[in-house]
Amino acid sequence: MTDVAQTTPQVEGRSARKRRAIMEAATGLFLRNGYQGTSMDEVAALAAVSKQTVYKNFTDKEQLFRDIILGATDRVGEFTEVVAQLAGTEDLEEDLGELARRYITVVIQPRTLQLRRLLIAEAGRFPAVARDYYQRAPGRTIDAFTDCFQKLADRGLLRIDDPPLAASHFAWLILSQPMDKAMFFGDEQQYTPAELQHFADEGVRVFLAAYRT
Amino acid sequence: MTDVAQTTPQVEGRSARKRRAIMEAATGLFLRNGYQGTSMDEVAALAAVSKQTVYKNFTDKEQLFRDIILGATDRVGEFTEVVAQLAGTEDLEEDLGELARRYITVVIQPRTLQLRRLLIAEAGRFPAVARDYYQRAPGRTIDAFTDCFQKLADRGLLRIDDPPLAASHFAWLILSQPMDKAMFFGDEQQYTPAELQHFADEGVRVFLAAYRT
DNA sequence: GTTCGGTACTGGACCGTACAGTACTTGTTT
DNA sequence: AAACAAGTACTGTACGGTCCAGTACCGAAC
Repeated sequence: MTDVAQTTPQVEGRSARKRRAIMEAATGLFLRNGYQGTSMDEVAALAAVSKQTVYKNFTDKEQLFRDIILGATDRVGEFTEVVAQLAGTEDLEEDLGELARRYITVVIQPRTLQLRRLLIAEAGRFPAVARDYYQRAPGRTIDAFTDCFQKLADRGLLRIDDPPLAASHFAWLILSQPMDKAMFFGDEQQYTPAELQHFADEGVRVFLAAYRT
Repeated sequence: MTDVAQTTPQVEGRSARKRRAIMEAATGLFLRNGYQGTSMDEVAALAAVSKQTVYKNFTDKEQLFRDIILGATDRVGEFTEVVAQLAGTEDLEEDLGELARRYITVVIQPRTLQLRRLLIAEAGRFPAVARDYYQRAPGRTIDAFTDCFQKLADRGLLRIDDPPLAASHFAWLILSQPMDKAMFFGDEQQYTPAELQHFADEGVRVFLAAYRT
């Protein structure tokens, strides 16, 4: 139990522990209540920390917000790696379907949806943060699709004139209905896995009908 | 000039005039700065009206917000009528393309985008308003597509298993990239008419590749 | 067309509350 | 001992909503 190299070090100094508690508390509050709807007193209370400690770690509310948002895009890379692997597929239809199912599963998670709503809501107040978030999360995913489809086109498996647009088409063929609704309705999980799979499958079907050679 | 029946009566009482000024001012402010970002003092000032007058016309800030949002979906019917007409088309590809170009033109307008962002932002605070808005605007449009495609399928021009999903596919094939970006970036009009047409045309191409008989 | 009364509107003071951020004093950890 | 954190009181400000004293508007009566 005295390992040194841990991804999440258990030997975490008091300060670091407090800092993490603050970030976790603030993340939850921001996601649920938005920027203006979250007070620093709430953050301190939920983190079980004094307000001073909050301000010792983060100069002000804006910086806390920025740090949290840009820290919330960590796991995007996991998905884009999976996308990249698709370029070498031996069974396009099958693997594209598998990818689509993964995609919608990730994107439809309450966390992801809340983040998206939060950024859209605050795009006016924090244009730079919204832009950065877009580039790191949805944008990066679209870019991964773009690269992948370009390679599949080079292999002769797809016929694509405008790769970025094809990537957007793929993404939105899958997300279309659930994402649109999720933006306006709460995050009560309103879709069963079977429904999500249906969205994924139909999206892939349409995509291949238009883009397969 | 003494006509009685006018759609917009030029003889508009003082009260009605003030009320309209308040709604216009508040609309602009809410769209630009959001609900929390707009103060009643600002509304009164921009409307060139006293705060009392605001509160005489609207019981409180929430009701003002609700009235504005639900009043902003007036012109949706104009578009859905156009959609309905498509059901009797003699040249599907041409008319669908025309419809798609109209669709993206309307949806990409700054007003529409701001409204969408505002509702998404406030979905947590005003779930009922967000739901109503969705049903009146994007939802109603999708429904119009659904009905139309169903009829086209009955005529043997399309092959559709899941009409509502096909409607979502159509909508998002067209909007995909510009809408996604518009949600996160400001409303600096970032697309030329030519680009919008490209989105419309490509969306229609993909749609027909997958759904035409 | 002048007078009159009711209603709407103005302008600004005002109340209570909430919140970002600071100051300071008293523990607590290492 | 020295840095860190708790707790809490405090400052300044912004905002929603109300109140009130006075003014402009408008339609009816004369």
